[in-house]
Amino acid sequence: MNNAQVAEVFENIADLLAMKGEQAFTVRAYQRVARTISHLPTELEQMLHEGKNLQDIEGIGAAISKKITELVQNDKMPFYEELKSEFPPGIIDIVRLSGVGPKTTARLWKGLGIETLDALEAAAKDGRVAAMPRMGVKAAEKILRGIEAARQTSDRMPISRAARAAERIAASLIDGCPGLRRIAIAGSLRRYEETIGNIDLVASTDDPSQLLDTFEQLPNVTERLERTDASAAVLLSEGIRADVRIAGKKTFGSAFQYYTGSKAHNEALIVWAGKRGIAVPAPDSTDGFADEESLYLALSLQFIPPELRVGDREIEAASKNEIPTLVEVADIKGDLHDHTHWSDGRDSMEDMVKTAKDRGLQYIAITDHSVGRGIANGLSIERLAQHGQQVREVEESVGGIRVLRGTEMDIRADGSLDYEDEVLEKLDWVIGSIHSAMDQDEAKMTERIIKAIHSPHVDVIGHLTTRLIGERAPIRADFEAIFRAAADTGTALEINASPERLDLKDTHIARARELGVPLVISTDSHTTESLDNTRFGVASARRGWCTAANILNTLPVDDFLAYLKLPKSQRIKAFRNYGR
DNA sequence: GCCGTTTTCGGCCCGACTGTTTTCAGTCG
Repeated sequence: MNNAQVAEVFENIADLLAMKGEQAFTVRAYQRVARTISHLPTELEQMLHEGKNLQDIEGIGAAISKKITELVQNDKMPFYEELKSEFPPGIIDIVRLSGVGPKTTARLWKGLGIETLDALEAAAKDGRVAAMPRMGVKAAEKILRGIEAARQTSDRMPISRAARAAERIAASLIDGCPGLRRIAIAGSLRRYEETIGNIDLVASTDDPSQLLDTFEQLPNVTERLERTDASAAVLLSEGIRADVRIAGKKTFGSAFQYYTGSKAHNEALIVWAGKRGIAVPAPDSTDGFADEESLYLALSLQFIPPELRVGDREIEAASKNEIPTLVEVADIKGDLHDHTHWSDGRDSMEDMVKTAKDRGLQYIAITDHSVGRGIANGLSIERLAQHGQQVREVEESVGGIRVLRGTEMDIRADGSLDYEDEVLEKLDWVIGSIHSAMDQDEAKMTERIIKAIHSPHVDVIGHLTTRLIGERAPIRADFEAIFRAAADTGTALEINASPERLDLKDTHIARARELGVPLVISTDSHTTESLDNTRFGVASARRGWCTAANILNTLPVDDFLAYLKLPKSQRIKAFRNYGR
């Protein structure tokens, strides 16, 4: 069992214990462990294999260490099985709804006998929920919105989890198959869709049966679904299907292109070719292409990057040579949203800065939470001053990278800011973010954000919609008005690269780009490893047809610092003038 | 349940916000 799965079990335990009315501190201990595990750099299975003592990990004591060991080694934990049996199986789906916690779930269950999402939906619609004490029409509406959001992604997996699973498979196959020549992740993962229906792999090998056997025997395979001479499909313990297809060495490109999709793109490609009397070779035919570039060239098309293959306007653009040179990971010169253990990050400021430097970045902004995030150990004004002092010291001691004094500051419910102007003007980089009252109505939320945008000190709005893919619905707001306000005031908008968020999303990015809003791709890292997430944000930007010129933090350090010296009112003009 | 003792109990980041109340419970991060 892998860390993500173990973490999920501990989250479930916390929720079930809370519903039982267990002490809040006990519940919190389990929640903390779940969070710690999901951020561990090493697999627990490996740690146990190497004889590491789990109690060395903060927050894990004798009891939880034993429970983890049972779970990882036997896939079962008696305590958890026992606890689960006290509740109806569907109850976890209810407690996970946004706006519904353990107390409400327990009341719904005991008061109305509600055990499933379907039953809850019915009760919310027929007024039974609203009639309960301390509930009302708004509470019922909120529950219905939560159910809708949960259903939208139920049969697909957030890209963050699917990407981890796919990369593990590819690594295991490379390790276990000496005959393997090439393996690549295709499908919706390669196109960086935000949710993934199944994992597609394309391989070229000297020994097909060895590859397919190894694939079917991977430790996280729970079921074998299909098998032919050139393909296999399995169900993974992560709850997602994985397909591997073997391509001919000389026709790898055709197979890679075909299995990358999207379906709509491939269909449009066939239509386009058909009109010109050309045929697109089938993925397994002997007249296929060795690489994708040749395939598109043969159709008189510019190469179409996978992120653009949605079956919309990309083929026509490629035929006119109008596919721009999209932004790449290597274009990103700085990360502008990073947490350290000063607030809720896991790692020290020094480790974060060193890692950023190792990744080749020229600058990084340390943006710990503001005072309003009490639970995230947000910085008081006094601590913020010390924080700024340490930024200077770390910049000096690490050397070779500029470190900006920053904050991720709460935009309060009324649009006011968590720090006063006198505090903000001393900082190099100010992110304004929504972390509370995410359920406001559209007008109120729009006004709130635009108010923050008009602050002379807010450089960028972080993760604008606050969504968590498959978990939390986005805020309701007039995004067109927000984008226009951002462009008018010279406020940047963040493309949060955390794969749980991808916020802004592709369509928002495209519209903000059209309006000339400066965009920033940042990882929102809470650990050193997540500094590698830049690629997810870059992919979102590519899906929004962005070039490096559309992204502010592609600026080299000197240009970027000069840009920050400008008052916000002059920034849009400067941004356009870079015209790279 | 964890942790750190001034070791075997007592403390453990908590404040904003909403919808429901008419003083606060529940949720969120």
